[in-house]
Amino acid sequence: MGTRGVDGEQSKREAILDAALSLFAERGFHGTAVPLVAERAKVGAGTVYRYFESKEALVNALYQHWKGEFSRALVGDFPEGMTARAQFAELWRRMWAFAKTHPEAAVFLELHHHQGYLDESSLALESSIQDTLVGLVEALQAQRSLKTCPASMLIAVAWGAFVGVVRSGLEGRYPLDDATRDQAEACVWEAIRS
Amino acid sequence: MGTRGVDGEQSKREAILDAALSLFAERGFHGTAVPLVAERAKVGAGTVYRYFESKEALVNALYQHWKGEFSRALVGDFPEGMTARAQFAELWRRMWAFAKTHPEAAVFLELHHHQGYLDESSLALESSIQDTLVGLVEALQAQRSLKTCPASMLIAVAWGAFVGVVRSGLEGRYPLDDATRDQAEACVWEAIRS
DNA sequence: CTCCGCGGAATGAATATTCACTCCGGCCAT
DNA sequence: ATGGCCGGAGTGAATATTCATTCCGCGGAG
Repeated sequence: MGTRGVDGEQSKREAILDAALSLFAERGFHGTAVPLVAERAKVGAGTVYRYFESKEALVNALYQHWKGEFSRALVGDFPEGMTARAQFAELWRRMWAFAKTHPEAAVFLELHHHQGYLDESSLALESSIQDTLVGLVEALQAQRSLKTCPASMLIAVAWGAFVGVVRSGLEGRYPLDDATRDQAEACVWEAIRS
Repeated sequence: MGTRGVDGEQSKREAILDAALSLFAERGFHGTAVPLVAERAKVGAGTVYRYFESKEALVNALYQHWKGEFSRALVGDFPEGMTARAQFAELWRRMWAFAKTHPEAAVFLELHHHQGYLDESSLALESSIQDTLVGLVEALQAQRSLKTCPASMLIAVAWGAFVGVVRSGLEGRYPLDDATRDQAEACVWEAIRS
């Protein structure tokens, strides 16, 4: 198995994933033709099928890759012994940093309805992230730092607000800078604090 | 020009819009074949094109219809002289009622990325609703009832949280009942109040 | 009152296009 | 040389759109 050109071994697979990310983010799964993905990735249409069994397998690989990245960026190596306030600030900063660094991934993951083509293991990944967050929130509720609503409702409020703020920013209504980030964070903390 | 059968004059047009709403909500625009819309509407495939120039014209008519309905439900005939707190409560109740009454419309309007096929007048409608809300928010900010963030950011926070709460509810994490509605409303008010 | 034939809405099979996916000849690293 | 990765034209299915035909209610002639 030779490495062709200057690229690393898996460069085509990654080129395909990159191309698919930007096209799926922009036009959605059904709105994107496989040959277009191949063209943007600068590979032949057939090559896509060397790396992915089908278009559906491709979108699931993409989804799992970026959900995993996001999950790691969010809760990986999370510092211990902080106040609830500081924990939320840290989570918010991480979410924001992820959206700034990977805006296409953020759009792909959060601004599209994936129901209908996600497979079991994509859904399981989604669930496991949700469970992690519920655990985090319930711990903070136990110490009376957060409102005593259902944990998944607090998550929905905070996460929904985050997505809303980022979406409006991407639509150009305000800059997605640190000032906006901190203002929004302050608002959302008020929403969930006890 | 006779009315055929028991239906009113525009019943086919409405049947097509209804069918398209439920299919687009469920599967998205690109994921829905026109003949499927026709089948669900119980009309011939060609009939769709008697009422709409193209699939794109259909989705724009649908979008404008329901954005208009939503806008009217939200700010139409809005009572005057209420406190900021009461105004927000009223808006929230109206949003909630709309989502409960027309869940498919809510999913279609808010849970799908429409960029790419919306025409100028759909986008203009969207803008005008945003402007109305900005006016409302700025009035409340002028009386120091809301935080002094950019109005569009407060809207994004509240609206995003609303969408998040409804989405999680539709996914079955909690019931979309009045208790949930009021808990979420209380959270989001804290996010935006001064 | 009855019946015929007209107008146009409705139809759905046909068409032209697009798409997901396949396959085989060539080409590069070895 | 040569063996396996690639490319991209090819393939059959699906999709948006069209159009020749059907169908129906009405209005006028008898």
